[in-house]
Amino acid sequence: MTENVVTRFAPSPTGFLHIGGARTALFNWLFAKSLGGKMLLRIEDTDRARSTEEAIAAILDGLTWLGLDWDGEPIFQFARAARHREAVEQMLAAGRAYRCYATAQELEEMRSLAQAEGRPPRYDGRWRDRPESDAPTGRAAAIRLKAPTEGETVVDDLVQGRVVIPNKDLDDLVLLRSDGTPTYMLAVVVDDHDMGVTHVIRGVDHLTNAARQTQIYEALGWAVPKMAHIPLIHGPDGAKLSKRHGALGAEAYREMGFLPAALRNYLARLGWSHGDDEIFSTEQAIEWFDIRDVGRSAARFDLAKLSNLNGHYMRSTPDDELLATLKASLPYLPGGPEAARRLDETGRWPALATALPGLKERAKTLVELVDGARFLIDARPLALEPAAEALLTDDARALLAKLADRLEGITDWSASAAEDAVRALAEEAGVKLGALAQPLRAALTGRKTSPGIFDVLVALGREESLGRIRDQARS
RNA sequence: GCUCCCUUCGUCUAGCGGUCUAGGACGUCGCCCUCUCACGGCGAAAACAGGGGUUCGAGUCCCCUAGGGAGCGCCA
Repeated sequence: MTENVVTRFAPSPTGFLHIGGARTALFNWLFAKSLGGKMLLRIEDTDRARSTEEAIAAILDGLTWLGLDWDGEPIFQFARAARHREAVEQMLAAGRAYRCYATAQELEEMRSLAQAEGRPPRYDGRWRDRPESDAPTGRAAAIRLKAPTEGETVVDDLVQGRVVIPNKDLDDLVLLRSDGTPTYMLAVVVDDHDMGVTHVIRGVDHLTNAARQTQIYEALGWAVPKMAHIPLIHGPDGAKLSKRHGALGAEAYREMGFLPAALRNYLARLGWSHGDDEIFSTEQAIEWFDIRDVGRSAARFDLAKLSNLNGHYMRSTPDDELLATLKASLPYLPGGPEAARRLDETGRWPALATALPGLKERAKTLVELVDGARFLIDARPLALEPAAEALLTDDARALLAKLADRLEGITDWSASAAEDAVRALAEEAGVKLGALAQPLRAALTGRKTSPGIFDVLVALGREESLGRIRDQARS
């Protein structure tokens, strides 16, 4: 296709893989796949205080669950500190960086002064041209980039277009802290370069960083990779996504019973489009994906649409496959482990398989699927929901008694045989089918709603069905 | 405050100067199907932020205003 495309997803392991990060990863992944390239993974763990092993595990787990794989082993940024320092030496030698001895207090004063004068807070370059002989003894220096003070820095962005930032608004950023550790800004540039990254795809919150990093690339004499800054995801209220909305980790979506394929589809469609196509496979997304079709405005996260999409994916998943997915997901779903245990005990897994077609049509998530299967999981005597209780009037219970007798006589326990029996009884009793079907549903499932009642009869089986009906019948 | 970005139905979006009396999807409402709930089918309400230009012609190009967002650390 083109040259060897290399993208990277570079999360900092200070928390879970949130939904915005997941989408960034997805776009990097789709972009790389669509061009036959690679997506690398880099863990930006230079913030030693906030980086944790758990976060690293959560991110890898989240990506894996979402079905987003990366090429090669993850690269840990902190481990490359020596190489980062090496790059700084190069800039120092070339006169593109300098030692700065300003204290934290001085910096603070600079900021407040700038603020008071209505200027953007930034470093004033006081050590930029001072001779090394002025260096105070016994104080370690930070190394700053000698950034251009005039002109402008241009970021030719694949999504944002040509973004021009006046250099006077960009100050001499710190490359190496006074304790000798590299800053994020430096590390990103060196790592992307060394990793052979050709396309940097990340959130727009990094747009200004792109300009700063461009200056570092130039100071190092390296080619700047192509950039694509994608818009952020907002909450339903248009504000920054918070935990209240959906800024949750990928694992939270797993716990809510969403399918990875559905989430991928939803996330891809958020900010990117291929005409009017709404539902498409990952293969299609790879085929269609073009970074130029990514919009520039932030999109709001809509759980209702995700749910709808997930429902679609559940319905179109073959039963055996969905059952396997459900089984594998049960440990993560609320009440899932308990449900699995009960199904094991009662041996009703086959019953669940039988009921699945009717169940999946009524569920938007795996959680709802489990809830719908409640009647298969619960044991006799069934607890009745109030609405179900209300359906079981004296007349209804009397009818159920007769029905039990009729059903007893059925030799081949099938949906059609059961339907014949129920319809015949309703007709003889002079009531509408619903007048009999609804009490039957209440007796069989303890609820007012369920899959088709004849299917329920079949899933439950003859013995259990008759037992449940007799439990509620009265003559 | 300064810099940059954004603005089509409630939401995600199509639209790349005329084919737009603005299309699709989710959501909402109604009808049909029907043993319930769903699914499915049919239908309805619903948007070019405002104002100036450019042009024979603007949702599409330019400017201004308003609103929203992001960034301005020896955090990442």
